[in-house]
Amino acid sequence: MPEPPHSVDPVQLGAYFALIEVSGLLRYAIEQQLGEAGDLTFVRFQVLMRLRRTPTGTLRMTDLADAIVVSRSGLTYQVGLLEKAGLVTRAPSPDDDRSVTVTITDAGRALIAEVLPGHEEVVAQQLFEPLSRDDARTLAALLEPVRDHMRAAPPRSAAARRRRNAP
Amino acid sequence: MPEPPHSVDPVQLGAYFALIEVSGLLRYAIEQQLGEAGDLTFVRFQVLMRLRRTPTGTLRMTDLADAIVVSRSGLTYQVGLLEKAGLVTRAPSPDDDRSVTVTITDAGRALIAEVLPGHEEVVAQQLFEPLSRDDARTLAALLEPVRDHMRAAPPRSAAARRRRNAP
DNA sequence: TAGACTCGCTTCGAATTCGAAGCAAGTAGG
DNA sequence: CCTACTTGCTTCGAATTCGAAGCGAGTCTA
Repeated sequence: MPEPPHSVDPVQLGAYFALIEVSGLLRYAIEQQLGEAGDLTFVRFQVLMRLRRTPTGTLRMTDLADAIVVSRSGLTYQVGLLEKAGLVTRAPSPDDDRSVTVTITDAGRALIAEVLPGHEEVVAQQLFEPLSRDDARTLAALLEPVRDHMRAAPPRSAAARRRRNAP
Repeated sequence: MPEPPHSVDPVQLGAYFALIEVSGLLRYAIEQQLGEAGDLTFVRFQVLMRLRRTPTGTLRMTDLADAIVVSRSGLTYQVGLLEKAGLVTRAPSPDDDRSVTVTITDAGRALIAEVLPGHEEVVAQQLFEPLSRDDARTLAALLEPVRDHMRAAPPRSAAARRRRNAP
């Protein structure tokens, strides 16, 4: 029987599968380390990391959800936990009464500082052990444009709503 | 204050973040397509794809769990659903009465054939649109060794148990 | 400024995920 | 053969995830 034409060739398929496997395995290893080191999940860790990167340590809920690629309701849940643990603060935005801003606390920063070395250790060993410095540069140069390309599509959290009342 | 030494340099960090973001965004896009096209999740799709690749269409539960990077109990749940839907079959292994083998059915193959074109479309557009053919080759050449390196560590499903009754 | 829409977030219920514990089968040492 | 350990899978409860629905605030247009 005639094979249907493929829009993905074997080389691409290999890259795609490897990407999925690597990210799955990496995520698993990371999750283990974070759990042992500081009772964190990867999602909560990512929330804190993202906040820590901004000048004020603050981000809106929606931007946070888009950044770490999680549903809005999922983020509400996780930020609730982080707030209860005293690692972040929630406050209404001064600009827009609809928005909620999340801010990392000193305790949050301290926790990150505590787990980060171990985290980097895992990433270095699992992901970068088989890669040279140049390989890492190449990998970044390949994946960053892909990320930007994917981000250019309507952002994740808005996609569902946008599809409903379609254009 | 003195910065602690980092085991991950900025370039590596960029590659790492891009990898996480890309895999998250890609997975989301895939999940959308599979849901619309055939009421499949990515996990169930992966199960069927893995089975389809083997000569007999059969794999043991444990091997399947390791392959798609999911917990054993999670796989039990998903295979249960697939079996109920008639897409796979479960049978005790002839070699080892402890093992359960999972086999893809004709219906399973048919479903994959039905959703695969759309799936490849998504992967082509989301992941490979910004990458040349050579880029794809490079990406595979980078990630496949990483995958093999990660797989060389004790396989995921055995990790917990192995840690309990330590080395 | 009223009406209609959009936007940001939370709440809700359902589905999925994990790890711990349990059970049955296999294996090794004495 | 018996005991102890390992292995493969499932069951269970708890945690996490999502999308749909709801609510209040903002925006645009006639």
